[in-house]
Amino acid sequence: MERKPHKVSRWDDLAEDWCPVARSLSVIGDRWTILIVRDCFLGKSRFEEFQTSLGLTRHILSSRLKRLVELGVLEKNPYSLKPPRYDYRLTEKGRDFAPALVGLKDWGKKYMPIRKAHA
Amino acid sequence: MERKPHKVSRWDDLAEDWCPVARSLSVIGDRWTILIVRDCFLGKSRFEEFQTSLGLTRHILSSRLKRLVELGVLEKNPYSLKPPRYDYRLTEKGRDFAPALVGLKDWGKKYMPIRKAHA
DNA sequence: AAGTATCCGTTCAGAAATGGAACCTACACT
DNA sequence: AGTGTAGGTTCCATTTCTGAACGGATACTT
Repeated sequence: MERKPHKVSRWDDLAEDWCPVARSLSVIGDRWTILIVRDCFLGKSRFEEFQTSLGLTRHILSSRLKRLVELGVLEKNPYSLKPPRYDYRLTEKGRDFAPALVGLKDWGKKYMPIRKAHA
Repeated sequence: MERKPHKVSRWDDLAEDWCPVARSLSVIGDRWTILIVRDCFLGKSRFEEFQTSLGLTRHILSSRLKRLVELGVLEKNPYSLKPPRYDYRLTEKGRDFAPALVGLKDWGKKYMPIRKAHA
């Protein structure tokens, strides 16, 4: 009898956390997801664009996009039917993530200056 | 002579990224790190407090705290010498992370309401 | 002084997530 | 038929995380 496996993953638990920061992280708490959302803000919308921009594996990109769509941060629209092609666009929920992104941007700008990557 | 192993990890690469958001993520881009910082804002400062509050393994907590100290987000201060005890407190760099945290909080509050965790 | 508790970690094996690279589908172009 | 492009999926080795136990150092109790 497979009843719920105790703790599937601490990740999902976060979605129910009392703290709204934790709940946010249950959505965008891994390294790639925020960067995908950032790319969306920068106008990117296609699988290949994200893959090229971020250099993550297609596998992971695929699962992250799927998750973002499920959670209502992005929506997947067909922009071509003949060769089935889709793009991913921010929903309102996604666009409203802007302030958080700006917070991260400002902090990075101030405290994480670019070093000339080694000699 | 193994000079740098090609790609240690895509994580570290982020620290050199042109985008400040990515550079921020190279510091606080994993699920636990932001929560540790949040706990600091909530007044927590000791190993046990973080561990109890977050429920992450001591191993990971230990490595995250070490990393946050190295990166200058937290500082480790002895508050007792006899039994060597330390607490972790936000530096200015850490405190300045507040706006980003607020961004995440607001977003979570608005878009990730708590559901009564199933029956 | 022995026993128990507290705090702060470290070590280890198994589980889960990730990275790299190849493969597949569908269509368009030539 | 062959080549190119977009969007994924599959497979396996490597990395990271979890869970649980173990350890050192001191304090509290008896």
